[in-house]
Amino acid sequence: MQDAETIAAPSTLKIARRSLHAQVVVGLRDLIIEGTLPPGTRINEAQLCETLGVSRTPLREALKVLASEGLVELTPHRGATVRRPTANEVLDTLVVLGGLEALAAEYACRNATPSEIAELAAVHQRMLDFYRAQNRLEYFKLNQSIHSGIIRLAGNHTLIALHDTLQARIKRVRFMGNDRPEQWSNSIAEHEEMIAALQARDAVRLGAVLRLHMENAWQRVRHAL
Amino acid sequence: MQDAETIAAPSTLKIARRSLHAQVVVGLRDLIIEGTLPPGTRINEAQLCETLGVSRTPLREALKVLASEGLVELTPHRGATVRRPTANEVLDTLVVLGGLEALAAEYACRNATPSEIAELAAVHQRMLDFYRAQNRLEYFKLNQSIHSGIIRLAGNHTLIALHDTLQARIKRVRFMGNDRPEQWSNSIAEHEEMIAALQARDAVRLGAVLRLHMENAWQRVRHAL
DNA sequence: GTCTTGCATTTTGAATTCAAAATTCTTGAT
DNA sequence: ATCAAGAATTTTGAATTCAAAATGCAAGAC
Repeated sequence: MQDAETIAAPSTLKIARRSLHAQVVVGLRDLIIEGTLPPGTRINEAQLCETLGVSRTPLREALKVLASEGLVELTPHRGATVRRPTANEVLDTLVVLGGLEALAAEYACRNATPSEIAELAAVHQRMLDFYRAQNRLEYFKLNQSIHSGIIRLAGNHTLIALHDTLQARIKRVRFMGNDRPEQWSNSIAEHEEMIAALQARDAVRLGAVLRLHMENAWQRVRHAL
Repeated sequence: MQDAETIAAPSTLKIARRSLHAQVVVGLRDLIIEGTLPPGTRINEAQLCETLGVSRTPLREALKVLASEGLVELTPHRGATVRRPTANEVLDTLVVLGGLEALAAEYACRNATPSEIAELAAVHQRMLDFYRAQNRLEYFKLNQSIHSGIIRLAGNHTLIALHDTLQARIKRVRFMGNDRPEQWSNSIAEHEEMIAALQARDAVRLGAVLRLHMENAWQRVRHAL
């Protein structure tokens, strides 16, 4: 859906085409996911309108959408706050993410082209570079993009959208929890296994690794909740 | 989330507590899912405001939310229409639903109490009654509620919410496609197997049946697209 | 008769306005 | 000095208003 818009062109023209509320959804979502607006932040409409340069109408529309995505909490007559997922929600979300990725594994192993697989392997190598360089942010980004990549290889748009939404909800928690470099090495080993399984087109093995990876992800982040 | 609100009381009082836009989301969602507003219907804001008795502001907020749920399509400067899922989207959605239910199977077999399982078996029996009575609507409702029930037994709220959203998107298509009674009998056999697997707490078997059931569901509905 | 062009009407998008609820601040009593 | 009650202010919820875009219609050209 958004591919054509986001990939193409200097974006300024494209952005002008979008409705204001859609722009606000995108912008505000980023502010939340990236942590500029950390969990628990109270959202003052007038104030945020000022900084975003829009009136309250499109902002409020955007808040409702983000609430339905689980990024914002709306309390009647009391306004919006940036949602802080409970430990249980994080666990539940990780379980579902694992399930979705295991599902994707089957289709990815069946449908992916050799070049697509090679591409993902290349991303994995770049991730290793950042790991060795102790660049936590870039390491994390590529880590996520490998998971998104496996999902994408399945070629199921519903799956892609769902995965994106869930990943967004707990992206920050995962990043914050992933603070001890010794944790990374376990994660790296699992990623090695993933790529190997994908190259062997072994869906069962890939699925198992992905589910295991999510269980371990829980162990890695739970201390931060 | 909505349990406390929807289950309790004559609702009038509770509804008054909700914000207008939330009411409209619920009401409009039902109109779409139940088919009162069939796919492709152009939504005239002023007109719908009239029938719902609200101003355009809450209605437009609701439309944005329903768009993010995939039930409504928003075209800039051209308004909203009730979304008609493409054949591919229906297939993709069924695949994901199957994956989610198979995931739920594991947890349901592990965590469900005997009485919960018995309850689901009872629903299955009631479904059979409606099958024998050729009551398509009630048969269909109980059929769906068995799937929702398995999801619920997993005790994962994220999973429940996701499943609900996806089920809502294609509920109408599935109902329309399920028009030949001879199709029902296959579906019934699969449901028998599900209940048996659940009673045996055989997660592997239950997962397999659920995935198979979704593949067959696709065969049953594809002709209607 | 059909197609095009321009105007009128309708419809959507977004800002503003108004009302109600919540919060904050002040004042006064103990 | 602390707390409670109530007024003032802020903030949210929803209707209304205004502007811009799209649609429909009519007149005229071919």
